Amino acid sequence: MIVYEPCFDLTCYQFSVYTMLTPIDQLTLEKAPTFREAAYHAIKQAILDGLLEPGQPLVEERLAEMLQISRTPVREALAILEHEGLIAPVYRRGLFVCKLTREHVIELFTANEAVEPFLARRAAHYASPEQLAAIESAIRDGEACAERNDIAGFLRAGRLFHAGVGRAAGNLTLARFVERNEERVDLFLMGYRKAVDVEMMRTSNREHRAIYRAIVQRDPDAAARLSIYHLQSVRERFAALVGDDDQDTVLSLNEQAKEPIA
Amino acid sequence: MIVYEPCFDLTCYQFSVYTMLTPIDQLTLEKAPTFREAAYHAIKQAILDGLLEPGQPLVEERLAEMLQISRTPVREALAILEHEGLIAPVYRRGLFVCKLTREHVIELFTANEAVEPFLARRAAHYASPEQLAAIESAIRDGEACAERNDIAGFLRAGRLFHAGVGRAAGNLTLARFVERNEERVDLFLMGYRKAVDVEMMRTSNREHRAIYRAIVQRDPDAAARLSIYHLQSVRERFAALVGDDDQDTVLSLNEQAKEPIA
DNA sequence: GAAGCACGGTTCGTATACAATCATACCAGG
DNA sequence: CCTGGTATGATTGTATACGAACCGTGCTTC
Repeated sequence: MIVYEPCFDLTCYQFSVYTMLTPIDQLTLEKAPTFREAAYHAIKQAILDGLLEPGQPLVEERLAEMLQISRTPVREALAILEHEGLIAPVYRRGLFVCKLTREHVIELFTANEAVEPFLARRAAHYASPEQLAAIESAIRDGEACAERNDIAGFLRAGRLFHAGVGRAAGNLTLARFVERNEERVDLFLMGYRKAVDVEMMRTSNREHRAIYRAIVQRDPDAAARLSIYHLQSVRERFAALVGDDDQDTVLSLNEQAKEPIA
Repeated sequence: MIVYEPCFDLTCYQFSVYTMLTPIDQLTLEKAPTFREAAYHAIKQAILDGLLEPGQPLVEERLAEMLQISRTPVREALAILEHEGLIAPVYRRGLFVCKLTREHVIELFTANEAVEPFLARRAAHYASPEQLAAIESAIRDGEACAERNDIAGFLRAGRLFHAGVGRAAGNLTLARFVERNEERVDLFLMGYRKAVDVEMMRTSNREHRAIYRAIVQRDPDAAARLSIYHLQSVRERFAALVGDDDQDTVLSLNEQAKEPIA
């Protein structure tokens, strides 16, 4: 039995959106109170929490009745999740939670390595007190989850940490890119959640905290350096988890470490 | 009670799609022949070709009757375009083509600057002959469009060029990220298409060709360097086009109300 | 003349209905 | 027992229907 509480509080939305038609990046906080949005978040969360496992089929009508809505908004939510690469369609046969391969994850790592040090550096420049608080809150959350061996919670906190750094860097385009990549990596990692031990999570949390300290101390170089270190460390843990046969690290992180132009 | 028979034996199916539910990135070539896909591409193209201008409302029923289909697949296509940041919703009032601001474009530039040199470098390493041919074809297309002053075609060729380099770099995640950013930049630039002159396009094409030459000559350093130079050059042209003064383009919805659809 | 209000038309958000297609089970034949 | 065909149920892809919200217009009222 899947728990899926259809309890969406759709009442508390205010719109101040009329004045300018900004792209979606800027509207994420005040989304429209549609069933589509609710379904999108509910299904995504179910996937990332491991309730829906890779390879599992997503039957529209089941999802609809779980969420107590009709198929129409569910389909629209699924279309977006498909576009994000969390679920994959097979024509006339349905949608399935993506089974990412090791190669996909390595590609995602590479993508993040191209971006995250840059974001960490900028976060050290620009982070506001509220953003710092959000980042630290995510770290604490991750630490708590690690201690009670809550893998899904730990991964979620990690996403929040990286999202916090990204938002603090002041480039929503890049931040959201990293967030989506993290989601897909975590989708993969959830398949290995039985093999994750507490020490792995603790190590990751320590690295997060180190990055956070550098950001708090307004030390961009240290933040970028620690971010690179963290990414290398993540790769090593990934190899230990998945097996490192033919683990070709094609890219040199050093190339990426340089600060992109502006 | 959720049934969800997850255990459909994936191994016994001969369809390659079944065996591995890869993310959408890898399936772009064999997309499902749905009306949704058709609508998605048609509407996107209409936006990027300037048929639907920024700020213009997108009435679902009009689009549906234009495409000779019902509203359902149109809505799903629009949901994706919204997620990509090309169109923006106003709750209960409809969707509008995004009016990006100068700041948005600068953010997109920054994002691309973090990624494109990396892709150019990798393309110089890994590009296959077919990929090289695709890149050169895009360049030639862009040159032809420039000479006949076809701005939309020129921008489209530019997107194809950058997409070609991205694909050749062998990281679809990053490549698609850049492609989507380019689309949004071009959406903005189409608003200034009257101010684009042939010389600007020629310059851009020359820079594209320089990057291409470096890739062909398998010179990663030169490719990355020329990519950085190109991005700086694009920024300068952008400043010349848009103006350095801070003309904030906040618009009210009333100003938005142009003629619906095209 | 300006402000407020009612009303109708338009469009969205959602639900439901229908048809095409796929999977599975069953049956017949070898 | 195995193979192949067919029927039936399930699920998708698409179309249509319907209620609710919003905008504009015209009237009323001050």
